Amino acid sequence: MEKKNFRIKDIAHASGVSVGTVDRVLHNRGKVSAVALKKVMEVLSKNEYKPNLIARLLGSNRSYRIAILLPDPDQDPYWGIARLGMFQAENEWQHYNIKLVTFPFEMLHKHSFEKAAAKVLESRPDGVLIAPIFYHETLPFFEACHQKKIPFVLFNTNIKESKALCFIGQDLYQSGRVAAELICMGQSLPAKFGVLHVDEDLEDSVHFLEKEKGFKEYINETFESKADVVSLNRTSSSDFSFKKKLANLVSDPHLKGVFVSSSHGTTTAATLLKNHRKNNVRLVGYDLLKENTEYMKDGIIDFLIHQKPQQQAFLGISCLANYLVFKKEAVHMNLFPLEIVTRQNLDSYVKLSEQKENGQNVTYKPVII
Amino acid sequence: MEKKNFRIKDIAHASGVSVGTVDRVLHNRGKVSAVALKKVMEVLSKNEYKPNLIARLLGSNRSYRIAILLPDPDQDPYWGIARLGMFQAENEWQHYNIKLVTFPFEMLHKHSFEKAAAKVLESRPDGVLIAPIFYHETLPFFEACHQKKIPFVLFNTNIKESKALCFIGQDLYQSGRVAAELICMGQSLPAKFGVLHVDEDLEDSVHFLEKEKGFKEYINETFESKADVVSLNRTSSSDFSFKKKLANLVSDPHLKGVFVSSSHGTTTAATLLKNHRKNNVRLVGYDLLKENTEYMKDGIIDFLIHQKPQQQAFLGISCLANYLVFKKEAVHMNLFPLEIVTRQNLDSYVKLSEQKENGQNVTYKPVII
DNA sequence: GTGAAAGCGCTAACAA
DNA sequence: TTGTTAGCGCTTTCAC
Repeated sequence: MEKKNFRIKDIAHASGVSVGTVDRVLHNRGKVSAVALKKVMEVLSKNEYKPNLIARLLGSNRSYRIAILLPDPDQDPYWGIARLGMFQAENEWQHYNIKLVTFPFEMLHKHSFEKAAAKVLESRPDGVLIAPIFYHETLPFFEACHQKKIPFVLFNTNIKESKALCFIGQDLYQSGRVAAELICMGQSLPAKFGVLHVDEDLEDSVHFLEKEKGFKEYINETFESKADVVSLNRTSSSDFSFKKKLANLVSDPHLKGVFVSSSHGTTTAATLLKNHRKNNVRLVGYDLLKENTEYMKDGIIDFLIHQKPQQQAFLGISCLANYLVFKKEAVHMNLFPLEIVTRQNLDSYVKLSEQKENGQNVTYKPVII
Repeated sequence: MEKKNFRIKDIAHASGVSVGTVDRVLHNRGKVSAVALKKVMEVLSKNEYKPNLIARLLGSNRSYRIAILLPDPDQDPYWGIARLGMFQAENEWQHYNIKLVTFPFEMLHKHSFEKAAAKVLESRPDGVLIAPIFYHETLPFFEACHQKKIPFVLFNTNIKESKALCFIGQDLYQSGRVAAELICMGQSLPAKFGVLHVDEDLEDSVHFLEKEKGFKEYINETFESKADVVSLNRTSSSDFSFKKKLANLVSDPHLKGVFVSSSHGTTTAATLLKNHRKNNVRLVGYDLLKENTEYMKDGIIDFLIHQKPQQQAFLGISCLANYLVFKKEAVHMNLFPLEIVTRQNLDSYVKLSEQKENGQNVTYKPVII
């Protein structure tokens, strides 16, 4: 019953060649005569051979370096959380000799990105995790990676023509629709809604505009274009015209809800709106930043869409690691579900992440949920 | 820089003993003289030793059998989905020599459970995954496991005094509160709500009653006990008194929402209510069964709380496997987040699970999200 | 009690 | 182009 696994040695024996030759065939490392090849292939076609990856790993005693090309985590808590996930992944993969090297760049400066990207190439990594937030500046980097045969995983922003190993993120358009659905539920005309972008570089980032598009389209479908949707964009914390427009929006008696397009923006908006809350004005934003969960408990924020930066980053590293260590191709589009957090399920999310932070749930062999 | 890892061989060398002795110390397999012990301990305290788990695995060429003691998947789709997750886990862990042996029992028959449990013990497994839905009948089984030092993981129903390796499930009380929150959102008095239990053995299962409790308490808090909540319990598909009560409930003009406490019950309820839907009556149920997602798209079901049976089962196996293979203790309470599925985020969930089913996302080394 | 040595299955260097 | 062999780090058996 407990059929012993079919090993390389068995293949060699069955086909009358040596393990060396079998190995060469299995990995087409060349230097195999046609006749030997044929014999081995024949045996291979008759018996199912599953390589023992554990042994493979131990035998080829090599290690891998993954370069991390993401925005500086000090400039935005979102990236800080993502970084947590990466290091967690590094920890999980430590026995497989995976090492991370980080190359942070400044979120709003293309030049800083280009410098970091150049350094990444210079370091000749075995793989790259990258958030390609600057479209034009990223293309030559991808080109270089292809030439050097360095696999890379896209994070957060998808660039389809990049031919990346995979993309990890969410459907942003749909994310906006979810926000709209939550804001509209049980509401009726006349209605006005606001979309807030806080300190984003909208020029360069389709990210936030995609969300807005989904948001608006859902609202128009639901209220047959009879609801008013205004979009406000704060360019800096001293943006005076924004303040005026926001005050204007908040004072509108028909205002039913406000949607903020980023996680840190959600915190800012909640702070600004704290004193203006009216009963039926809903605030929908992103992510379980500490401040956001507190504002939710205080009743300021009604819904948070969870982007799971930590888990996304974890998966990003894992995709690369699986590819490098096990030659395992990843799913090309890895879209995370759009998880909805409310006051009543908030705890079930927060407690979970606390467990993770305590390292209690750190497995030697990580697990997909 | 690339400091080579500190190996058993190094410890042996540094402390002037053989690798055999070091191994005996590390695993206290006894038969070590005080003086040898001291020397090794000294070296160990000065250098951090991280065993190479990969090598360990290859060296000790052993395999593990995990017994699965869950309800027959043919009797309830929930358990069918759970089974999927288990086999997925088995696949992921195949290189670590983990084998699953299933012992299904009938959901409504204690005796069937007892027979299956006896068979499990007889098979002398290395670990057990169990859904202890019959409280009294399970206790002696736990006792036996302790005596035989067989670790077990609780699934779905928690029994605190069992001293299990871990419990995997959700906070049921809070689950009911989430359902109530969703049903109440934007609603106003006068209001009536229904709780439906379909074909459950309420006698034996705190499971469904916990959900109902959370549901009722939230509603009473929200409407200051001025809303009416009725609980209906169908005992069989031919339960006539249930049909009458349900017709009664549905015809009530103040009915604002109905909550169903199980996944298959949600399907049944949706079928029954299909023709009775009124605009502001919300239907909240459980899980992404095919039928449920279709009823959601059709507008019959408004919210589904995702219990993630597949992922829970996957994690259950992984907890055991990690414990057996890596001696890694699990988090004792592994409560899954209470995920809310709506029409707008449904696709982001369904697409994901399709990827998984296609096996595209099957990693050699599974990953926690 | 202890150490030496033979695996585990695969890789990779080297000699033929 | 091939076969042989010495690892990878740990476990486990078996003499001493």
